[in-house]
Amino acid sequence: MKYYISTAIAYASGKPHIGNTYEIVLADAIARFKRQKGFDVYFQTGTDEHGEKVSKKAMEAGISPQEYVDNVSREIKRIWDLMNTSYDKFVRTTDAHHKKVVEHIFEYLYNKNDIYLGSYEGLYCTPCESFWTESQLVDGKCPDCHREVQKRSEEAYFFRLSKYQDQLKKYIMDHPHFIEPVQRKNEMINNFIDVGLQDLCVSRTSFDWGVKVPFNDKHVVYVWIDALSNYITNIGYDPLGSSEEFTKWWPADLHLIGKDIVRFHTIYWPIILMALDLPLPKQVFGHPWLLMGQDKMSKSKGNIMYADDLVEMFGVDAIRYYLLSEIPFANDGTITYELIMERINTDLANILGNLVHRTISMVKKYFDEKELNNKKVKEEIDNELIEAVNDLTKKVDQKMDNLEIGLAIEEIFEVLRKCNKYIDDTTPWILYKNENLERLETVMYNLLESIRVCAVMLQPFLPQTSEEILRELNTNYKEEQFLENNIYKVKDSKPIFNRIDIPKKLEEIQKGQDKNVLG
RNA sequence: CGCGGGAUGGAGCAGUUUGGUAGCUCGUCGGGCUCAUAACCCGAAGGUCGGAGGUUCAAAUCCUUCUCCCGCAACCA
Repeated sequence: MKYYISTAIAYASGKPHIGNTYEIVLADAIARFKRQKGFDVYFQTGTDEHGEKVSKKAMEAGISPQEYVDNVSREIKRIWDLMNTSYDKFVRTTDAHHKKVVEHIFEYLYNKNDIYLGSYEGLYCTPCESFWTESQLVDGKCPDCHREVQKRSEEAYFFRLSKYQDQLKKYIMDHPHFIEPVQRKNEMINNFIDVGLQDLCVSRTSFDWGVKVPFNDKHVVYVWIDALSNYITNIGYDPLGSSEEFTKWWPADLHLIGKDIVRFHTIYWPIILMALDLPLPKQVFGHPWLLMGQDKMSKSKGNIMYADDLVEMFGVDAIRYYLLSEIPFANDGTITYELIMERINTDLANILGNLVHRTISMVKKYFDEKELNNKKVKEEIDNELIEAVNDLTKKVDQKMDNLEIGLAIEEIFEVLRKCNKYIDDTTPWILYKNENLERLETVMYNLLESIRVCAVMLQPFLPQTSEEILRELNTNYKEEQFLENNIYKVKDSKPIFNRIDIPKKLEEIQKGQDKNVLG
């Protein structure tokens, strides 16, 4: 079974903040999970590098657009790698092959008469060199410089969205899970499809950083066809003849995107695919946003967090954990330094890290280097733990099927909590004092084996931590069930996550930020 | 009346579809334990579920209305 998952390609106009980075981590967790389940996974991400904003930024920086996007793309890739994400391919819209296929697609749609030459009419602000829509105006004036705008028209190519409108609506209605979460679907149908789609402007003459329209080099292909088609150009699609690879992977199983670009992925993109006679992706999930306290992160508000800073402060898996576990499925989530540290302390240091450490320490202390077997001196209380461990796969699978990653992780931590309770209930130190060694060995075995299963289950979410725990347990078994006949010979244990002194750390962060502002 | 989502103990959230003693995690307070990272386990306090009105034997949950917050409102990636 194949599984094709993609993130949106990140716009290469600047460094992505933690909110942008959230998406690649989500996708990575899903991709790793699917691989663990035995799927043949293809996970694609990358950068969208054309457009006016990029060429302006490059000009400001005094370098060529290509140089500019090379730098930004490298930086984005560095951050994706820092987050330990397991993408199979990092694509760029400036790749020669991508550009060539975009030309083919544009020409194919033009020859099919789905694209035609018309004129774009809009409200233009001459000093700002930009078009605005009626609704973007502030008091009828340019929202940037507050000057008068003029009606102006510009030659442009248009794509006949309206032609496919009914076909698209039918598809969306017939496939209830095509657009998730469901609120997003309602927005699209009520706001766009039912009011009637306008034809889409798919070329520009006002800038030239992009793919040239092959039969009219006054025009560059505008973002829609250029960026969205990355999902097929990079797996071997070509209207003039696709590769075998393409038929293997397409249609995508999941496009994971931000909720702000749902429209592009559930209206424009499906219609482009219909025009190309290609099947539609199975699902488009518009994930929520991370809010910094109550506010949207933005440069102008100065409330941006960057993934690389956070990883340096807290470690990759701590940040992955926060993003994956704490952000709700459908609604926007909150991120603050305090909340991150609270999660690290209570979940990672106390419940997980301390459990592993106290368990292994006891084994070392009570049995030293001896090989540990399951003596099977069972008591009623053991069954509860073992059942919880054995039910875990099923529960996690259920949550993951709905992409409820946070709830899946919660299930694992529920079992880790049970392990902590099991220690209190069985009081190994008393068994040791009473020289009840057979029972003690059984208890310790149950704990080690339960921790092993949890560590295996954590792999998609906290890959590094998972590996570290398995190394401490000194085991290679990857079964997701409680094994009765495993053997343990544990190594030394070091705490995996250290508790953070929150007030102290907050002060440090504050100092660092002040320094940055001054510097 | 543009469309949609949200408002639940100090914080972050679940519960609303299929009305019936308000739940989870954190924090706070008290107790227990000592293997462990002031950790782990148990218990308690704390909410008239944004406001008002209605339906009902019974509403966080259904209806009406109001207030506040957020996303979208089409070419901005």
